[in-house]
Amino acid sequence: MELDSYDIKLLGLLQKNSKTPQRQLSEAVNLSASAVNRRIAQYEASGLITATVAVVDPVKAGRPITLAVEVKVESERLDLLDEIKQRFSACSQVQQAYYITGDFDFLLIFNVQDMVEYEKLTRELFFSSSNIKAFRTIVVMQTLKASLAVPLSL
Amino acid sequence: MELDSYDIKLLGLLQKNSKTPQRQLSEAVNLSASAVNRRIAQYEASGLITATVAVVDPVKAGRPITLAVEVKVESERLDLLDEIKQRFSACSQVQQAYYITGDFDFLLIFNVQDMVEYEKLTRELFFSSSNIKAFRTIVVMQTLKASLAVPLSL
DNA sequence: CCTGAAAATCGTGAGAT
DNA sequence: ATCTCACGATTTTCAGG
Repeated sequence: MELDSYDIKLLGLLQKNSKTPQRQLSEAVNLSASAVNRRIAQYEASGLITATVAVVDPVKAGRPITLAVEVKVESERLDLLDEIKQRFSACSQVQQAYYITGDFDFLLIFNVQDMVEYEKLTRELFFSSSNIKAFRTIVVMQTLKASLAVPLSL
Repeated sequence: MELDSYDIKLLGLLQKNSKTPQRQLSEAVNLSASAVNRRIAQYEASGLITATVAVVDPVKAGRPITLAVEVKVESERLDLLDEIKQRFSACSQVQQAYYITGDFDFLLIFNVQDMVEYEKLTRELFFSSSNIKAFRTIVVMQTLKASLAVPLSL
């Protein structure tokens, strides 16, 4: 999967605004509209572009609280780890879940309406499992930047 | 900005796949295509939907390394904080930047090609500023989930 | 692989309920 | 607020280079 300079420009534009008309994209990169169309179709077919989604403002949607949570497990037995990964991934309030190195084993990013909702979640996700040794909640005071954009160049 | 059950369903669908034709959305929520069109236009005009973007697979794009970094500042003077916030936000390798409570002041999520790139970034972002007291790098071994979807219900 | 034009699909706005 | 219908724009396909 080699990316040429057209791909890099197109993916950059699509990561900013995927609603840009292909005709306009074609002007921006000096290609025909159908060439742009073919390339985009291929990004999607190959899984390079995994999805195209609307980004919703959490505050305007009435869910203003973001939390980062570090989680430490008791046992690293593979089957137990998999069960926990599954649980974290399946939780809709978990926006991001990372399996990490260091003192803790997981880093989770939550979006919730209020701390009451978070308190309920901690019970479901952490206390109901005997395999969670500890977790540390970090309150986000301000989100400076939130994107999934992969920086591409050259 | 009150969301009714149509809004919640539509936003849920759009956060999963914004390329879904409005005609198909209209069938899913039992509304006409033009009603769907009008609602979507309003989400965008009001800023509820801030953008619609293509999500790129970092691994397939040749940038497989994700890092979480906790940063502690020396001084919390407002002008110095603002300068740092600006710097973090402007960095294209920083996917997410949170100003947080706790021992550290910032939590950053990086995407890089390799550790060489990250090492360069630490110099530019952390060592070149006299106001960074410490930072701790957490290597992500596995990304279980990565989205910006805001969970909506009721 | 590209271009350019034709064909199919989609988004959009007007008018009516 | 909503729907239907018609128009214009966009996406998609296909022939030819």
